[in-house]
Amino acid sequence: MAIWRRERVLCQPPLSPTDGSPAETTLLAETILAGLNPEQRDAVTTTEGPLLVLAGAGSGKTRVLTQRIAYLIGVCGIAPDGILAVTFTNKAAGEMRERVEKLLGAGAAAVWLATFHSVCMRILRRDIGHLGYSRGFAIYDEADSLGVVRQAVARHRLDPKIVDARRLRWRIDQWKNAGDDPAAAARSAVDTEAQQAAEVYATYQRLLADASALDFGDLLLMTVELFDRFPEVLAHYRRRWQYVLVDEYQDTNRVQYRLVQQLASEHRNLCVVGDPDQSIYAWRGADLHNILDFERDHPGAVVVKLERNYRSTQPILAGASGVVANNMARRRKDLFTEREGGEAIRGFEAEDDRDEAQRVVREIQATVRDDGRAYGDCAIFYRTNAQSRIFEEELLKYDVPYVVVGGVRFYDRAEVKDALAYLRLAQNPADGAALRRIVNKPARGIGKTSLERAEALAEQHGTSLLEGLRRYGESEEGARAAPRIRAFVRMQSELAGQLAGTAPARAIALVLDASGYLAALEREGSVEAESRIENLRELIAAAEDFHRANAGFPDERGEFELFLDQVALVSDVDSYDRRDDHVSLMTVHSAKGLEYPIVYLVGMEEGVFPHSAALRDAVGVEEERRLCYVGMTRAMERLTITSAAERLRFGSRSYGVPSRFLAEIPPAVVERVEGRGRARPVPASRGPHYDYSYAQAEPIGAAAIVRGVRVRHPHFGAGVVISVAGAGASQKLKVQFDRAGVKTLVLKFANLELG
DNA sequence: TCTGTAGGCGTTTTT
DNA sequence: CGCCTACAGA
Repeated sequence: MAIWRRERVLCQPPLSPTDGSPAETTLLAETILAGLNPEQRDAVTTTEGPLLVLAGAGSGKTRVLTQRIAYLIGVCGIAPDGILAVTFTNKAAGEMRERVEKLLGAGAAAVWLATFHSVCMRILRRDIGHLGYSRGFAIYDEADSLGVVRQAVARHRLDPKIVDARRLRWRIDQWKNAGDDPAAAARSAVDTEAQQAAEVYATYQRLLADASALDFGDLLLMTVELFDRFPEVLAHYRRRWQYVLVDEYQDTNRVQYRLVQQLASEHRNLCVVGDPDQSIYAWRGADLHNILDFERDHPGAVVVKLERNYRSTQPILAGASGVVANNMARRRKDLFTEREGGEAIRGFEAEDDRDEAQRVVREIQATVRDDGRAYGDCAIFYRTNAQSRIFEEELLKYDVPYVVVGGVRFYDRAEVKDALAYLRLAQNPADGAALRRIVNKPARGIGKTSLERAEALAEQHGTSLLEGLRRYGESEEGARAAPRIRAFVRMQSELAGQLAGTAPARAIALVLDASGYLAALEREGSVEAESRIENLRELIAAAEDFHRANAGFPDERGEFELFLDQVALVSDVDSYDRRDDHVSLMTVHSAKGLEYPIVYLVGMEEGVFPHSAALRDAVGVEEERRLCYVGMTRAMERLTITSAAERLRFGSRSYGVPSRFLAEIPPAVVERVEGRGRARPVPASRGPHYDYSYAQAEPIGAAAIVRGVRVRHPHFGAGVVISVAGAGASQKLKVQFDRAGVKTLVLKFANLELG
């Protein structure tokens, strides 16, 4: 929650941390650059023009970004509000802000340091009027958005049993990530199904507009559109942000790329930091080309490589590098560490998932007891959220403190969403998703039929759902439910009046009381209802926290509107607090950017990790491999990798084969352990620079592929190359497969082996 | 309109 | 296995 505090952009006079005298500036420069290696210094001091920082895992990336911001302000004298730094998570933004403030004091608060989504939201809150939208727009989360897709499907009279709304939503999301509006989607449609999807997309957008709502993708897309269509608006932001920094650039999608281009193409002071090997969000539309083609897109770009790893011991880094070296679509990188020696990576195969969890938990206990480690030093990473349960059970059984990071967000709990929906509806009466959510919570006799009629009326008159409901309540046919509907509508408008200008905590309390929501829960009296009430108390506490953080910073927008904005864009990982002593459980995706002395990477079986859904093509497998790399490189001192011979999936037993990634770890740095025991140390006597590529089949280079060569494809099997076109990794080949026939493949993605 | 239950379905990863 | 949805009965 502390995040909110930092999220505020304060209007303050530009900070001047020095008196401007050369001596003092030099002193400050020295402080900022102290302890940086030469490459890191380059990355910090190359302030003008495009700069690509290729930062390997654990190479001090965050440090470079923060020192760079400090350098721009403290040494170059740039006003803090002239700097825009974009990250992917609020957590990363918060961490960075903390560190900049440590260097420069509170004045650094004026730096725009936020996530893409939050930056866009603020821009749109100010300027979306140009696009004909209300500035009071609602932000729809995934569940709200899914509801709208279902509505759109219904409008097209499509059979919901045949058309999968979830898949459609995903598809629309992909379009948005690629920057395609419904018209573009329709143009690109190759079959009737795609055509139909594009039509639903169009309806979906119309319904969103009717509800005056934006989904996550819209936040980005509409900002880009705004800048495209209104150059004078863009000019304002360009003038404002003379320096643009982007973190985790390898995870940007096409729309984010365009946004960055728009903001930076004039002054060209663009610094992007990333690591292609840690790109793990292609499924969400991230486009590796953004980082791979940076030099081509930005002529004269300076490239700095950070290859010294400060985090992990040599065996861990060697193991992780060995795995990722198997990817073909990859820029070569030679990470090295000075933490020579250290324990070998340990691996064991458990009998089943229960045994796996038990052994991990017992080991953690033993480590804490015998080695003087803290629970907080230990983390368990898994591929899918569903895997957390069995570990939780075992941790509970042995009384080990733990925290699950991610999973169900606090703000995704039903009761919390209900309470917030009342606020949303008060703020934006057009918000149909919010209305649907609470119209009959607590039960007040306004059911499905009433809502259907209301929707029909709304459509017919071109009004909001709430207005449709009001009409229905006053019409004659609504006789049965009419009094109840009228009471609801009256309550809603009274609430809207009362809530304007009210502090969020009070607003929530008011709503819970006036709606009878709290009373209904209290009446229920079950343990579950108790815990719901407890969560609502926590929500009010969070709102109070927000109020305190914002005290003294008046904004033209109501405070609870700002509160809703924050809530819409925080994830669970953001509020995750590491201070308490507990074992951390999370997906490998959530683990990105974190580090732990002791890491357990569990469930390393084919179909689990790599996940079966990713096995369709080589591109999917490569992303899984990068994910594995991310997981392994989180470990500082001890890494244990486990698999289970059989596990319960979907309630039935399935048998697992150890993950292919295990075989890709150089054997010299792994040790299989049976039972508990310390891993043998790996001697540090391998020379100053360990050769991470040894024991590693080099990926097939373009040179190896000529006509007539026999190759093996992971999916199509063995075959022979019959023609080669183009050059480099992007060259295309025709391969005659022994069984699958002739296929045209792109070398870099085809994952071919010789032979 | 509400409540209970049976059946179907699904799990990748998330701002 | 557990969640969510659809449907039947009151």
